[in-house]
Formats: sequence, C-alpha cells, structure tokens
Amino acid sequence: MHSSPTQPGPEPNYLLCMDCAGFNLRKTMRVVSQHYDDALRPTGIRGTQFSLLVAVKMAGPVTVTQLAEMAVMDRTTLTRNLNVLEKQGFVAIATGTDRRTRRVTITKEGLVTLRQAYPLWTQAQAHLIAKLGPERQQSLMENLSKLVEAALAR
Amino acid sequence: MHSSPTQPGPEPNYLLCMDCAGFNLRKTMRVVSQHYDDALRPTGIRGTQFSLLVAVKMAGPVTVTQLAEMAVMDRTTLTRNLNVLEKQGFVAIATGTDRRTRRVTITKEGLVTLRQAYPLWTQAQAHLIAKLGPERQQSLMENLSKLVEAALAR
DNA sequence: GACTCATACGTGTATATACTCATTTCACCA
DNA sequence: TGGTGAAATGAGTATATACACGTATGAGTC
Repeated sequence: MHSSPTQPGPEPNYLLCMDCAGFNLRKTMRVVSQHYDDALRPTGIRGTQFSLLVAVKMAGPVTVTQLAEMAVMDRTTLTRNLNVLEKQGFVAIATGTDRRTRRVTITKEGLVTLRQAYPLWTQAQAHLIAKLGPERQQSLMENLSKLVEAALAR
Repeated sequence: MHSSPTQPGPEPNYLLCMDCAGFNLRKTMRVVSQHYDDALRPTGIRGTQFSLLVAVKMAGPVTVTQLAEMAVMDRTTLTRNLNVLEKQGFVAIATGTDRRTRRVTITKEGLVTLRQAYPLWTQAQAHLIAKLGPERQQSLMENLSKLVEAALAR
C-alpha cells in the first residue's frame, strides 16, 4: 500500500511555521517601519527614503549598481525608489562619464529635508533602544547580520 | 547671532544611521524573504503566501479583521493578499452570517499546495537555523518579539 | 573598423504594504 | 419605526519590492 503522491505521509505540524524567520521578520519590519514612518511624517519622507537619502549623502556621487550593492538591495527596486526621491527633488540623477552609468547625488533640498528629519529619526531610534535595552540592541544587530550572511550563503 | 532655522546647529553624524533598526530590519527581511521565495518557487507560491495560507488553515473560518489582528498586519494589506490567494484558488472568501464580515477558508487546492510547500519551507528554515545556531535563533525570536512590543507601545 | 561579449541600466508585470475615504450592515435607542 | 453611531469591509492612491526581459554602451579581438 502506497500513500497518494499528492498527499504523502501524515498531516504536517503547521504550528512549527510560527517560528518561520521570514514571517517574524516581515511582521516586525511592518510594525517597526510604521514606527519610523510616524516619526518622520512631519518631514514628508518615510523611513525607507530617509535611509536612502543618508546612503546617497554618505556615498557621494555614486552609481545605481554601487548603491544597490551597498544597501544589499535589488537594483531595479533601488531605481524606482530613487525615481520617487528625484521627483520630490531630493536627489539628482545624471548620466556619468561612462554613459552606461547614472551618477546619483543628493540635492540641497534633500540636504535640508535630511537635516530636518535627523532629530526625528534620533528620537524614534532612541525610543526603540530604550524599550529594548542596549544589550538586546547589540545582539539584535548581530543576529540580523548573521541572518543576512546565512541567507546569502548558497 | 542666531543660526538659520533651516540649518540649525552642526552637521549631524549620519554614520549613526547605519544602526537604524528599521533599515537593518528591511535589509534582512529582503534577503531572508528571497531565501524562502527561492525555496518555495517550485510550488508557485511565495513566503508571504505560505505564511498566510498556514494562518488561514490554523484559524479555520475567520474574518479579515480577526486574521489581521493575529498576524499584526494592516487590514487592507491583508485584503489584497487574500484576493491574490483567492484568484489562485487557494482560499475561499464568503459573506459571513453577519453580512458585514467575510468568512475566509482554505480550499482543497490550497491544502494540496500547502502540503507540497511544507517540506520546502522546512528545508529553507533548517538551512537558516543551521547557519545561525539554535541559541541565536532563540535570541533572535525574543528580540523581534520585544521590538514589536516596543514599536507598538505609545 | 566590425564583431562579440560583458556591463549598467530601464521597463513591464506582479505582489506587498499602508493611508485615506466611502459604503454596507448591525446594534441600539427614543 | 426611524435615526444614529459603531463596526467590517472595499477602493483609490502611492510607495516598496523583485523577477524577466530588453536596450545602450564600453572593452577587447580579429
């Protein structure tokens, strides 16, 4: 007697899926992202855009591919996100010397908004760390880092 | 002498923003989600859909709002995600006795796909845990839980 | 210089996410 | 019974994400 190929073995224990790293990461990301978005709302930018503006400012003039590698972000995702910031006037996207590349820089308006957003971000960050405790903050960052490493390893 | 109101004080140290919990969570979520998506690709569903199917199966017939509260997910986001699963034939959405509500259930096709996906999920999960170590897995879950708690606290 | 290949990038399409606002239905009360 | 407010939901709009595919440009070779 064989069991059906489409229903092999006993019913799985789906309760185990509550420990799924992806599910829990997404859940946490949603709540935490909203926390930062709420804090940054007076400035008109979101947490994602804040992080991206910081990255563009730090990396100076930079190509899309370079920025994507830094942020461990899909290149095409980054393109769309940059387009939003460009439309808002916070970054400038010009053609590079190598005309295949795009040269991304932060604008003066971007700098003003970034400076306005910074204290709000600091406050939101401090709120979380205070509730979390510094040692948990430390281990969280380590865990996330290890997780990225593990998921990228093939 | 006052400093300009649009440029108050010295240049912020944007290097601190690399420790942003939101930024690091999003980054990790992207990579980890792709890990699960890759594993589940043979089944045609993604990690998000897998988690949602599990939730619908576990919660039995359930309303949209109930499911949203369980998953700590925006209600309207859940509606769109459920519509995708309905279009694929994996969940059924019927009007409840209280005709304001929707009664969401998993279909037979949904169960078949879920059972097919389960071993692939297990493998992807085990891969991550193996690279992470059981004690890091434990502390990661605790940290994420605390983080949700902290971000929800107002 | 022409051919070939690799590199950098954008577009089409689809899912995931959430805010705002409108609609339907129910419960309750005068 | 009619009115009022609350509850459950959907729709419009916008951003975030990524895969598959196509295009433009540069580099190297003959």
